[in-house]
Amino acid sequence: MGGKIREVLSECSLPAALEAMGERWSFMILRAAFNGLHHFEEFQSELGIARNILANRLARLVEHEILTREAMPEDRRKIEYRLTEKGAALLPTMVALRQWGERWETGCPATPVLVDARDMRPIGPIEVRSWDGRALTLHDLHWALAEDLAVEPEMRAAE
Amino acid sequence: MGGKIREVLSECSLPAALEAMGERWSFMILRAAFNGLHHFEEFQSELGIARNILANRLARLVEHEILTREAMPEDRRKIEYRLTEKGAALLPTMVALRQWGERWETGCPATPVLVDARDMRPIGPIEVRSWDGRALTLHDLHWALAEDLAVEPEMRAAE
DNA sequence: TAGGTAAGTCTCTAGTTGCAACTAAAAACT
DNA sequence: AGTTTTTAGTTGCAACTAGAGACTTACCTA
Repeated sequence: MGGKIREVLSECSLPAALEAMGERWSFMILRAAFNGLHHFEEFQSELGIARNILANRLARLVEHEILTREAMPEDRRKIEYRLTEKGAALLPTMVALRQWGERWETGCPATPVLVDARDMRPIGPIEVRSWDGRALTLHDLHWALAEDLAVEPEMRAAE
Repeated sequence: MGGKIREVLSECSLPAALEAMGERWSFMILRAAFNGLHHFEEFQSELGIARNILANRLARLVEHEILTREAMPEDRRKIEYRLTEKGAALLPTMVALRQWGERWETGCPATPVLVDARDMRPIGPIEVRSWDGRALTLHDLHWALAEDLAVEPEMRAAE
């Protein structure tokens, strides 16, 4: 069984995700975008990244449809970079990585804090959960081949 | 306010997390470790990574206490790499990234599938949630400075 | 039209990646 | 005991990538 698992490891979607987001500055640029930065010079002065690398990474993120690139109508020198739906979908990943850094590297809550706008209270920890919302640890989990699944997930979800 | 946010962006723990996990192969090695690989040659043949890079990355992960490195007692050539608690804590991040890749890059569920061992059903999507478990989207969120928080979170949590 | 600004591009240096061949040490065979 | 195999690396070298900073191009403002 362990052998079978090993044979199919390379079919995982992780390499595909890393193709888009695996470069050194990609997550930092993405976080800046989440924080409301939209222009080249903003990213550059905020992150302190070399201009050529920034240009290259922005182009790459646009190519992967994580950001859109659009010239502003009132000043056509200005290019606005905006998160797409696909880019916004990286929020849980980014928050998970940030929370891990807080807990295990810096040891203290990062600024700015991400809060629920409704009550201005900090969000909870990102966790792996079962289909019905129970939090799961590594010990509760199994790596299964498609043919070993208990049921078709969509059928049960519709119950 | 947006200006103030910008000034403190660099204090985020994301750079610290990326220091440990930002290298090209780090997540792939980590995923292999989550899948039960423990030895140099296993990582090498599974991932197809160059030997010098693998040696360097493993050393780096050990240095950051994400993996432990220990010679096996019955065959002291064999070095066993194992996830630490800190390493295991990267599971939500890795799963989030993988799920994103499934949804937005490959378009199909990856093999092997991560399931709840209790019922062998696939885990749910990784989401950002409020302190009391409501799922939040980007529109429900705010980036707040520490001084803008509604209450001390521990005090409310104890209610 | 002069001057400034936004978003790059170019150049050159320094560091990183990857392949292949080599080494070191422990175990296994003969 | 000596040779071979296995495991986990290291070394040397070519190709690629990152980084600092000057330069360019298009556009806006006075």
